[in-house]
Amino acid sequence: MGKDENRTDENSKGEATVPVANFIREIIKEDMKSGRWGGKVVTRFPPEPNGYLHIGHAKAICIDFGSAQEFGGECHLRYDDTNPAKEDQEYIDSIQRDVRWLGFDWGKHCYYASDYFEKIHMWAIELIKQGKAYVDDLTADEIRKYRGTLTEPGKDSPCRNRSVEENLALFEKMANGDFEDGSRVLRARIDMASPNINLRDPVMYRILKAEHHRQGRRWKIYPMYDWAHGLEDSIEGVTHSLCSLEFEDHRPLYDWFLDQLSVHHPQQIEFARLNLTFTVMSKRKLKELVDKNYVAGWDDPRMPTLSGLRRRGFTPESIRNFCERIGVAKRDSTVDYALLEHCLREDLNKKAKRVMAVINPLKVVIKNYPEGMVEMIDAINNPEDASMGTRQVPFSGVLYIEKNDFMEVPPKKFFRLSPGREVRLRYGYFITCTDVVKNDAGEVVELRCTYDPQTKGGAAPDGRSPKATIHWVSAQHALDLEVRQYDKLFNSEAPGAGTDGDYLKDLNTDSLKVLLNCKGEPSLAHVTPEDKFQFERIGYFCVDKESTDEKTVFNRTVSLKDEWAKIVKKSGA
RNA sequence: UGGGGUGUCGUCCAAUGGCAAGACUCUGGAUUCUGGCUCCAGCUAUCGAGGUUCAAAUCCUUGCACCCCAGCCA
Repeated sequence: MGKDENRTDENSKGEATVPVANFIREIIKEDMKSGRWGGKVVTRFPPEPNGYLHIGHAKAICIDFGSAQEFGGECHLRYDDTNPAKEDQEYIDSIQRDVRWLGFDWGKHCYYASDYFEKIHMWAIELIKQGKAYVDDLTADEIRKYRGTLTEPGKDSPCRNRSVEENLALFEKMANGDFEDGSRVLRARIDMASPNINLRDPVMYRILKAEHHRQGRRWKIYPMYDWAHGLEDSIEGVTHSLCSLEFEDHRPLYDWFLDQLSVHHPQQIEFARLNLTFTVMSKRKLKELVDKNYVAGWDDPRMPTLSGLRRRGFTPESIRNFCERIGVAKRDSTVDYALLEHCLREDLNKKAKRVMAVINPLKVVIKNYPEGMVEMIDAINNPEDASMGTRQVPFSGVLYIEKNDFMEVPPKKFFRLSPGREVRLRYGYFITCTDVVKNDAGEVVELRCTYDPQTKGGAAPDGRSPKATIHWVSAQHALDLEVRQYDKLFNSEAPGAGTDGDYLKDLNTDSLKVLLNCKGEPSLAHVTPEDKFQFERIGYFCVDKESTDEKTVFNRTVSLKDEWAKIVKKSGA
């Protein structure tokens, strides 16, 4: 497969992409060559089930699962459920659904950190016996004070030199639930003067008499991340423990615990997490958007959550391709949202069935079209993919066209319909606008046109060709649709950057426009949620789960690129 | 003023002492029954200052900027 070749780039459109070089691939490649792990690659994706996965997690998932896949290894899905206070079954389910939807398979390797609690507990006792862990009676507040600061060393706790026997006895009582929540902790005995604060006797266990979603009330103490994570990796035989940059400082601790216990010792490798323009990525902020009803839930189509993107109409392929293209490195960066949109359009262009729908209808009466006549016209389902075939669309003397495809006083470069001008109706006839009907308010409410019967199918015998082709829907056959036009959730490239951190001030109050009177061609009759279409000349749309029998609801996934909009913007503003 | 990281086009990201790639964005053009797609062309980059070398993004010295760390969160 040539996958061990050091190829750079080469992202030819559409086809499978060749991996971009990155430092993690390099490391694994080297390890494979040297036989460091016996030719095996084992990675893991270790989410804490305390929230929904978002596009940032998608990057991690692609790296974790992708690395294993690429080198013929395995990737474990492991719930890092060491804090029952925050975790919930709902999140476990959503995480599985999202990882699977993204296109990854953990096979039989779905694990829970909580399944290792027994083992981890034994190891803690071993560490105590080695004199490398102790029970501390200090309060949380005192521990903080004793820890020192970034520039000053910490102080030893008075409990630091307890005997092994006493520590063992106390720890057993902790585990038995004999002490109150928060009254004692087990700490590693490392170095209170370390310049790395993580090494100043980190807490290994805290007392927490909470109900665990899998363990019930069995445990009264729960291990901390730093203590548990390396052991979880070790138990599973992980070779490359990939995580984000903020854990770089924790690596010495990761290594220390595993070294003390002389167990299998994976290599922790850190990479930069994903930032995207025009969005926020922290769980806290996303939760706030949900809780304060700025959006309609975790799967609101404006959310960067995987469930939100799915509902918005993103394809897993487009997200995977995006994750490959952004690369993997160690520097903080913010990827242009336009790249995500590009990957989306690229994928949808290949796959989405074309269909005609009018989002802001304007009635058109074709005066010389025979009364009551209906013709069926062939239309191509996808010009990018002939195998998707054709369909028939009804044509009649009363149609809807898009309001903005007509201008009474056309500016320069406006090629669409205006009084006296001829345009082509997609797959249909050429029509010429003869009259404009207005209401009392002076608004255009109807157009009278004539058609040229010679131009059926879109070609004229005399070879003339209008500058514009517009889409349409036959009025008597039209389906009523609701269209939800979603836009960016934030106005600012970096929400909160210019508002003293108050990202809510950068919310785009126009991020959702609901259009209730849209018209669609009859082929849109039987659709199911997540079905994706291109509404010709407008954009990509997908069926929302809130569709009813009476009315199908479409979410605008992303608009088509729009040259005309650019021209307007340039001359207008 | 502790420790750990990172600085390459506007934005991502390559280069492993040997001609600074590619993608996205943007600009111009060709084509087109979608102002879509496609195609062609163009734009702009090695944080600064010294040094080593025939040759430096890469090595050395030094400075600067930015990110992370003082949870009984992960």
